[in-house]
Amino acid sequence: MAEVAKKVDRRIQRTRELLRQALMSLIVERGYEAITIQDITERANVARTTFYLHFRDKDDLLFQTMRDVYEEIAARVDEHYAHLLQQGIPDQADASDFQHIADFAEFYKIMLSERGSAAFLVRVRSYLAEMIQKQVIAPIMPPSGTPNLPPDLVGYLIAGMQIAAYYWWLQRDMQPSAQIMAQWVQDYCVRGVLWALAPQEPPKP
Amino acid sequence: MAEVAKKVDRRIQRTRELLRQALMSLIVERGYEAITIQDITERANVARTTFYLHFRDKDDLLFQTMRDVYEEIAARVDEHYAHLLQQGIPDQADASDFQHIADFAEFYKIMLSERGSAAFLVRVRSYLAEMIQKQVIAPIMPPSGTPNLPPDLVGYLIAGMQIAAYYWWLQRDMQPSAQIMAQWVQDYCVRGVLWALAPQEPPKP
DNA sequence: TCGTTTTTTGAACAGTGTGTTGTATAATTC
DNA sequence: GAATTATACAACACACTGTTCAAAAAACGA
Repeated sequence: MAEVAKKVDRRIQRTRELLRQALMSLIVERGYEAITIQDITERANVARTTFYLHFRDKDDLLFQTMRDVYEEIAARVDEHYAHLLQQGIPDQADASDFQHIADFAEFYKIMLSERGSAAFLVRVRSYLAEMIQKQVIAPIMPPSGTPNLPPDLVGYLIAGMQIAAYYWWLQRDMQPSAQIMAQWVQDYCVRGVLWALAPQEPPKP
Repeated sequence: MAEVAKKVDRRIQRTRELLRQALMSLIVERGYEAITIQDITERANVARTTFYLHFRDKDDLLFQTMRDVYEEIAARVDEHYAHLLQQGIPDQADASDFQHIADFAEFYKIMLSERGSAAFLVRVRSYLAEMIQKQVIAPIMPPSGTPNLPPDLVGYLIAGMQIAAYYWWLQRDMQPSAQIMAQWVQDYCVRGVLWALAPQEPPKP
């Protein structure tokens, strides 16, 4: 698998990387919607025609970049959760998501704000919802009985909550620490999610 | 108050209303970002120059329109909550927000999706968070002691959850009913929010 | 290293939307 | 009905898009 992917032309790698970096830096400076393809190619020192040889439009560049980033994150998270599943709900909350937000704080501060992109916001939330459902909800689902709420709805509720928390945190210049934020949000979530996934009580006679 | 506002030229009212309606119908058809000012003025049968006499840009038109809508909603909600505060948390959840979403389902189905507007999403969430904090959280705050979580963070968490719920609901063509959705979300919320707002336990000796 | 393949460049193009300027026309108000 | 005010229409310079093409440059593989 890793051997087949060796055949990417250096120029292609270089061009795409330059465009990615240009996009990132411009997002921080001007906000996503305000950026033009001209801006990006100028900043990257690449002919505008070249852009269209690699990406369909601005969104395409953004989403291809994000896909790479999130594939790497997903791998890490998978591994992280692998040895957490045995102990049920850990007492120490997993702060790797808040840590990731902190690592790209300038980027997310824009992209999760009014100056970001609706498509980005909605996609990240859907992605998060799916991850949460697979890695958090599914493992703690009771083996039988109908839950009070549809599990995929719960995934969306938590994802919406998470993203709101990221926004709130970034607006306050990341106070308090990622660890505390993660603990706060998890504590709040768990007290809802356990009930939500518990089997329905039979109707009163 | 209501008498002073009587002096608005009919032509102005008519033009603005036409532009508002044009925007709304075009959002449903093409998504927000895809719309141009030309599109709007064409649909409204108004000269393009006239648009700039009333609004700065597309966002300005959207937000002025939304402001009017939400002012009306806020008035209704204020009144609704006025006679709910005595009984603490009602056993019947307030579904007026889901009902409002249903009334403008076509509009929100676009505007809360990838084809909507980031500024709209973030503003609506902030607006919701503020409303929730004032009308839901503040009344049930214990009179003394520090809560486990900052109340404004809790407002954002719930607002993010609400909007995620609207999105989930609209994607599923509003199944189940608004009443059930409201009950689900409230039940999920309350089991977190009560803990979040309870006074902190003193540290272990 | 050399010849081949592939990518990048730069110029040019038509097309579309923007935001602003005038002046003329139409509607509304008092 | 006269004065005021909003709208219409045409025109403008400007910016960005998405595409084509031939020439130049870079990377590849043997």
